[in-house]
Formats: sequence, structure tokens, C-alpha cells
Amino acid sequence: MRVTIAEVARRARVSKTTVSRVLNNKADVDAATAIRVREVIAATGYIPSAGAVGLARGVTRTVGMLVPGLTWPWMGEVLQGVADVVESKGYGLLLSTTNRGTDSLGEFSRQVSAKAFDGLLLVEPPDAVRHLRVLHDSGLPVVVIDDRGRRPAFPSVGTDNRQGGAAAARHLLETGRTRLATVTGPHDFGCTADRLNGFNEVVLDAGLTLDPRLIIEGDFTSESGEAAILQLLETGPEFDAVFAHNDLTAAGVLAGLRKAGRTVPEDVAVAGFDDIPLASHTQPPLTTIRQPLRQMGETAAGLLLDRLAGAPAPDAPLIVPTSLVVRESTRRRVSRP
Amino acid sequence: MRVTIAEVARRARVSKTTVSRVLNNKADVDAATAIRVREVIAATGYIPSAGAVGLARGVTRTVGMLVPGLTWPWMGEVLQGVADVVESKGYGLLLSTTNRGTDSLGEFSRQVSAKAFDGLLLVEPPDAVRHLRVLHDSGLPVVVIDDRGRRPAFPSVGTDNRQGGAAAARHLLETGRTRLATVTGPHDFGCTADRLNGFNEVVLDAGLTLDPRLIIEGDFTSESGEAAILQLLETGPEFDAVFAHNDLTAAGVLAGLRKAGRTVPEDVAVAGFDDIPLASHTQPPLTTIRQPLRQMGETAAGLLLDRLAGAPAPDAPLIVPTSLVVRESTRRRVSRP
DNA sequence: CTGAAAGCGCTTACAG
DNA sequence: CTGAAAGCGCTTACAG
Repeated sequence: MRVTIAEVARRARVSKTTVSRVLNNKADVDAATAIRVREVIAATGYIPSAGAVGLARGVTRTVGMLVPGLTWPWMGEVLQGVADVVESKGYGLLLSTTNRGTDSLGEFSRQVSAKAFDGLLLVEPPDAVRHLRVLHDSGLPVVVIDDRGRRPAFPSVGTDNRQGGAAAARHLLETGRTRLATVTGPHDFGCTADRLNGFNEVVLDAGLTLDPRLIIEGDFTSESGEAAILQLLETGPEFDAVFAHNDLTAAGVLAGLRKAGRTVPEDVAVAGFDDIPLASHTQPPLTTIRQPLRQMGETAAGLLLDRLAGAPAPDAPLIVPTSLVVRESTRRRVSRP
Repeated sequence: MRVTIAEVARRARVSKTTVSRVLNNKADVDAATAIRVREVIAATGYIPSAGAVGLARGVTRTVGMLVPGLTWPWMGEVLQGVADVVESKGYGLLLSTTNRGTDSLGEFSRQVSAKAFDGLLLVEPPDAVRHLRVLHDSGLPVVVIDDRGRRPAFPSVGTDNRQGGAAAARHLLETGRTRLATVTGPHDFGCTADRLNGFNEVVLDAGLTLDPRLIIEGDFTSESGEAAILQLLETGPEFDAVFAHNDLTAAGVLAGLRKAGRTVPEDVAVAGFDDIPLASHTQPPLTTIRQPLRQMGETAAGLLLDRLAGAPAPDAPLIVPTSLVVRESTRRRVSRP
């Protein structure tokens, strides 16, 4: 039989009110009384029912998190970052996915409306945006983890895609490459434009230009990377480096180059974006722009918890910086005579 | 302002009892009344408060899931499988990790005791086993997803490690290899023994024997795979195939062989276990024994939900079969004259 | 077929 | 410093 506050009160010969007071560390409880109550609590192993507390207090100490899918290569890191801070603050994490489509969103909306959680963490909502506006406007604190650079209307945390693109260009130029190709992400993603712009800017600064024929749109899959390279090799101008807008694409680029008999990094240098686990295991290991995924998760969760604690929403997206991770795929060529 | 059952009752000119009845599709409600109530519900967008329902009914329609870490390469698939069935049944998924050690476990135990969920899904509890016994004995339905082959005392779902090991051996022998090396998982994991035994059995059946000097213990990291191979190459007898007990280890094996100048699959064939996303992107792509991770998650969640619905606990672990995924790393050698 | 009332396990004014 | 009572938003015997 579960022990309740009434049982504790009975055993400690006080009212439920008093037990509640010591439970919540309110002042104005006689020291001796408090000790007695604490002893009973310890002896019975009493833990307040989360549901009852939530109902009485109007909060759940739970945050919801809605993600498009759990199998994406970078999702684990984000989740871990979120879980770390959420748990350390004593909150629960209620996870939902959108990948059953409308069904999931319906179910999810129910949970929201059922007040199953106090705040909401969102990863890159696919087409749920209008649902979200409603939620947000109805007072539910929302923070989005934005890997697409959409700069949403809600508080969000993202990464510096422009700076990342610039770092990639700088690095490729430093290793002596001059004919730079790019396989981008989908053109309607904000991050694609940002990465491309940062990249382009550095190239221009170096007195070079980006050949438009060397910019191919991909879709963030390795298949698209391989296809892009094969196409480039067949019909495009020569190039000595490829910047892929994510690591999966870069892996496809490596595969394509290998099939075509080009060596990396001797013939062509390849750089990716993300630094997913795969990146260090490709052949050759992949130079990439690291997204601080875990830190993004931590930051987002921290921001949400702050808002639940009453902090105002920040007026601009929180941006965590990328960093360059150099591996074999961009090693400087041995200079030829 | 949130709309409550009282508000719906007032507008529909019935009692809360009646509203509750139509909400829960009980019989014995006048058709016209029911329609009227439903209209009010639709008009107000009323959704019952999950907390209040839970308190009144004594259940939360939420399952907890405790995982050692979210960044493990195969965790995403398992989570996705779990989330799919849990969500499709209208349950919530409350996620916790153990990776803050004792803290997390304490927090988690609180949630359990606070009755924050109806049942519990466990991934390979590190040292939480005795906590678990207590929970389970106290009536909380528990299902463990077992990737270590410990054959726990609770209902569990696992994979057929023995059969997987056998399939690996069979495949390597079929490609003409005869001197088989193995880099195992930690020796105290049940899956290590099972994979090894299945492997060994097939080898014996083929009239060959496993050279004990060609069996090295690893720890499931790529570093351990690379180290094992380098050691074998330096001090061990010759070998023409390696079975690594997981894909990460196999990736290390590939790296070690490459450093030593051995080619795969020409000089040495390599097979892994798991089929994590990495496996198809190594060079050469890795033949591996696929663990049906997502299916394991689905099965475990289904089992738990069945138990919540009153089904008895199965008396034996549920075992989902592995399958062989053939890629380049074990391609048959072109026969030499 | 329907409703008043008690109860789920807490918290929180309010009164003393 | 302490407790009785109302309330959080539901469900469920029970009575009609």
C-alpha cells in the first residue's frame, strides 16, 4: 500500500498541513515537530505523489520535447544535453516524435492541452509551426532547437552557420586549394544559405570567386553527396576541394570520389559539417565543422527552465559557435616539384 | 483560462458525472444528451487534465524509460521503436538517463515512487539491478531491453546472439576463410559468450578449430579493435578473417589493418555486429550481423503495454532474430591460380 | 438515464 | 507555530 501524506500526518501526530510544510521547507515550523515529521517520512519512505502535487499546484515539473525522429545521427547528442540539465533540475522529460505524422501531432497536442507538461522543447518542427504559434500564444513556454536556421518566432538556440561556412572556406584555402566545390543542403533551409554565404565571403576576401557550376544542391543524405560528385566529375569544371553541408553528404562525396578513382586528400580535399560519430570513421577520416549539439541541447533546456522560473524570453536566438575539426580528408598536399 | 469538466457540464446543462460518462464512452447515456455534451466539448476544445484523470484513476498513461546514455550509436533505433508503439497507444514516454550516476538514479527512484508512470522500460541497467528488484517486487511492471545477454530476472527482450555468432562464422567460411580471428566484447557480458559460442560451434561443425591465440577481448570501442589487430599482427599467428563483436570494434579493426598495410577484403575479411549507421560508411563497407534494434524497442514497449493491460509476464525472454547483412568487407577473394 | 457526493493526494489561504 | 477546510479537476460507487 502506498503511503500518503495523511498516513505520515497520522503517524507524526500532526496535520497534513504541517507535513506539507516540512515537505516544502516552509519556515514557521517548530524544530522539534519538523524533526519528528522527517523521521516518519524517512521511516516510511514517503514520496509525495507527483500527480497530486501537480494538480494542487498547477505545475507538473515536466517538460515536453518534440522531435522529428530519434534515429537522426545528431539527435542523440542533443537529447543527452537536454536530459542532463532537465534531470539535474529535477524535471521530467516527456518525449514525443512527429514521425507518425498527423497522428503524432494530434496526440501531442492532446498532451499539451492536457497540461501534461510545463514547457516545451522543439527540434525543428516540420510543418507544425502554426500549431506551435497557438501553443506559444496560449502561454506555454516554448524553446526551439533550430538546426535549419529558420530563425523562428519563438525563443531558440542555433549554431553559427555563417561562421561555420567561413571556417570551412578558410581552412580549405589554407591547405592550398583554390577550386572549391560545394554540395549544399536543401535551398529552402536557412542554414544552407548561411553556410554558403559565410563560405563565399571568405573566398571573395581571398580574391577568388566561387564557380556557380561547382555549387550543387543536395538534401543532406549521403546519396545526394555521391550523386553530386559524380555529376560534377562528369560535366563540371575541375575542382580540388569539396565543402559538403553535412557529414552524411560528405560521406557520399568520399564514396563518389573513390568510385571515380580520385584520391582524398591528394586529388580533392573534403570537409563536412556536424561532426557526427561517423565523421571520424570514414576513410579518410573527415575534416568537419563541429556543431556543439550537446551544448545546444543544454542551452535550450536551460533557457526553457529559466523561463519556467519566470525569466523573460530572450529577444534574439541564442547562438553557440561551431569549431573546426581537422582530420585526414583535408590534409595539405605534399608540394610537387 | 483553461476549460474544465465543470465548465463543460455547466454549458451542457448536465452534471460533471454525465460529462465524464460521455468522455469515457460509457453506455447508459441518452443519445441526445451525449450529442449535446459532445458539441460543447468540441466548441470549447475541452481536453481532460491528464493530472486530474491520473489522480482520480490511479494511473498516468505514461511509461518511464531508463537508459544508460542517449549518445550510444544504437540507442536511437531502440528509442524510436519504443516511441512508435508507446505513442500509438496514447501513452506518454518519460525519459531518464543514468549517466549522472547516483544522482540520476536517485532522481529516477523518486519519479518511480512518485508514481509518475505506470510501467518501466529499462535498457541494460548498469548497477541499478537491486533498485530494480525492489521496484519490480513492489508491483511496477518492468521490461528490460537487454543488449548484454544477462538474461535478467525480469521480463525482457533480447536478440539471438548465439545465432548471430553462428551466422557470422558460416558466412566467413563460405567466403573461403579458414583462419578466423575474433575481437570479443567484455568477457563478463552474456552476449560475448553467446556470440563466441555460436561462432565456435559452426567452426567446429566445419571440421576446423578456433585458435585461442586469435581470440582477443575488446571492450566494444573502436580503439580496442584497432589495438587488438595491431597486437595480433605483431605477435599472433596468421589469420584471414576477423569477427568483431560489434561494429565500432570492427571499424577499429579496419583502421588497424589499414595501418598495417593489409587490404580488406583481399587479405583479411572483417565482419561486425549491430549494423549501426556507421557500418555502411566504413571503407570498405562493413558486413555485419544486424540487430533488429527498432524491433526490439517495439517488442519491449508492446510487452510492457500488454502487461499494463493485464497480460501475464512471459516466462522467458523474448528473442528477436538477427540477420546477416553482407557488404564489401567480406567479399570473396578472386581465386588465385 | 442522471446527479450529488465522496474520494484521489496534495497545497494554500484563513483563522487561531 | 498549527490545523480545518476548501480546492485542484477528474472518476466512481451509490441512490434515484
